[in-house]
Amino acid sequence: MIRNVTMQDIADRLGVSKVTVSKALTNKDGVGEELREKIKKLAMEMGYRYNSNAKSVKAGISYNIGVISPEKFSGPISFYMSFYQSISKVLEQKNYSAILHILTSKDEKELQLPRAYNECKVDGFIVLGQIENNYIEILRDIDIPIVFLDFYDQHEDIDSVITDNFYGAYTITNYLVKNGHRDIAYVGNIYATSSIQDRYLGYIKSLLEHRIPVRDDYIINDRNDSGVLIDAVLPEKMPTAFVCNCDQVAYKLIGRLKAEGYKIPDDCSVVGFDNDIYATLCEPNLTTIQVNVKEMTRLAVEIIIKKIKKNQKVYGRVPVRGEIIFRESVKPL
Amino acid sequence: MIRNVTMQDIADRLGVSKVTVSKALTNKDGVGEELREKIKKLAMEMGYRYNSNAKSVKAGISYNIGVISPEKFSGPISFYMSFYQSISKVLEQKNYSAILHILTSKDEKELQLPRAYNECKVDGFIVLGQIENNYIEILRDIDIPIVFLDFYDQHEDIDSVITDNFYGAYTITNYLVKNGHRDIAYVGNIYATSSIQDRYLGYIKSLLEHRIPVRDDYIINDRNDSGVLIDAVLPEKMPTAFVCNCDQVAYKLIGRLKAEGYKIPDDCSVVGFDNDIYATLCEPNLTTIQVNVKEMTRLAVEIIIKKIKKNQKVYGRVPVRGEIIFRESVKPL
DNA sequence: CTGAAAGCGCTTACAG
DNA sequence: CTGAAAGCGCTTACAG
Repeated sequence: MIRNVTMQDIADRLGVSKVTVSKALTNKDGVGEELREKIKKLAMEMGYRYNSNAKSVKAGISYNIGVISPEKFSGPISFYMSFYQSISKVLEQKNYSAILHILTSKDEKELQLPRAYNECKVDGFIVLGQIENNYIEILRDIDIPIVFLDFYDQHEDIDSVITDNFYGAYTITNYLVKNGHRDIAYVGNIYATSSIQDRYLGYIKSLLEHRIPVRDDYIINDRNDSGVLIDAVLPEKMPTAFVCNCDQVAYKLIGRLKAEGYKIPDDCSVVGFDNDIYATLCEPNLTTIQVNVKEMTRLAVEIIIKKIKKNQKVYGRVPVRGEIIFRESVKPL
Repeated sequence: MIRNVTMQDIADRLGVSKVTVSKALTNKDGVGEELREKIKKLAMEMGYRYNSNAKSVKAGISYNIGVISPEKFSGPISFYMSFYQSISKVLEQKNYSAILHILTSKDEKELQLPRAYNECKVDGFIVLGQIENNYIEILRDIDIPIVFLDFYDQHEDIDSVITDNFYGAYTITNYLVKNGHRDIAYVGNIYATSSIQDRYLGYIKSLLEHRIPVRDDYIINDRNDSGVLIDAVLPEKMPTAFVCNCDQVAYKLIGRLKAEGYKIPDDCSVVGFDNDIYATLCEPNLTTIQVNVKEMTRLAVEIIIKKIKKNQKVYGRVPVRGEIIFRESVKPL
């Protein structure tokens, strides 16, 4: 491979200094317009490529952001990959690049920091998906900016961008009430994750606001404590609507209800959360809450870049509201 | 943020030169064992992080690989994201990092090269998913190594790692024949993509080998030329088995067959390809071909790194065989 | 085994 | 508007 052309090469050909070339190519003051154009034109012709590594050495900034995502959330249908893609696009617009670091369970246990950190390859980290507490601790001790995406933890000083689970479940339950439902069950293990818990609380708030009594037998478990989905135990007195903590569980529930002879939504309405592939695989298609991936990543990127630029403000937990996607799984009573 | 500690800082504290520190930390010859250990220990204590940017400037190597994936293949359930994750993991082991570049349709049309290239941020590109011919042309003209992953094109001089579609369809059709099937249809628009076409040819080879006549009405179209799935036209005389070009189409077909009163696999056997989410969403679960993502990415990475190290050999098309995943959608006759 | 010198490609003051 | 000098943090010869 031939040596790349450098600013010096351009300078030599034009009989000017590399300082002038640098100014011209990076659009800084201190070059005549005419000369600038001449330099840019020649750079093109010579196939010049800017060496961002050289800049990084001087500036101490790599213009890369690391995205740490725990291995356990990876896989071909990983919800988080759409986040990552979105991050990559948004960073691109800001002239940053995204380096994905899949955190293996081993490294997570052994508190091994990403190589990208040890080699100064990134200026900050976006952590995509819940990681273990000990790992959070070592990330906090590190001297580069961090933002959590789609989860948070009790430390007030760590910034995070999250889905407004509470509000989402609240609005979709309100929607059911508005459609005449009063016997509404919630499907989800309310101790399993903070998402499920927060969604549950949004559901409860809606019931409270509408003076609908909360029934214990309407809180239906969907998974064991290891997160493995289990068959739901349906209540004796069937509700007219189910608020499921996610689309996959709604999908599963509908299969079950159909098998028992219920027509959806004629006999029971069902709503989900996430608007993922299960929402449209379902027959009927699910009314659900769409997580606003675009807005969430936009915010996460904005925050991390501000922090890199030494804006040491604490943003805390930033909730992003999703929106209801109306489909065919709800029947007005 | 405080200035990072450098090799010079360590050298000063120990009263040695930074050259010695460099040798010690990068495990090169030319330092006494004792001194080396002392240096390493102090580096740890001082929280030293190696600055790979500085090395990159000297070496002219970034230790980053760009992964170009066309926007049209992105999305939350993108098959390609599992490839990307795997690439990221494999590169990690080789001390490289992966930078994802989602190629927008606009940039693809306008032949805009990735910024990572223009800024010397990557040493090579893995192209993940079919891109337009004109774009292939400009990538060829570039002076950095390129490998195509999961597709190929007519240029013999471009290396690519692909699924052995032909062989996969051949083996799964053989499996049907071995189970007593002779009336076997193929479902797929054989002009739509080279994958569908190659899988079709594997199916044909199996029929030929077993002296089973090829029937025109057993080639069933599944999509229009824009790739939008359409309802299949079932042949007058129903086959006993269907080889579908992908799991999604198998999933769709099974829904259709069930709706018409057929029992699967009792009345008809159905097989798919890909082993993606549709394979297990299906009732019954699909017998299908699993693409060997791990092996494919391992090879792609191996090839690109060899090429970066100036090993200018041409590898050409490297096919990787998948394996049959046996499930419940096939009945022996 | 150890290190002074020069260099990678760029940028940042500063002087003219 | 233009550029000589010094520097970013490392490595590569080479000399001792």
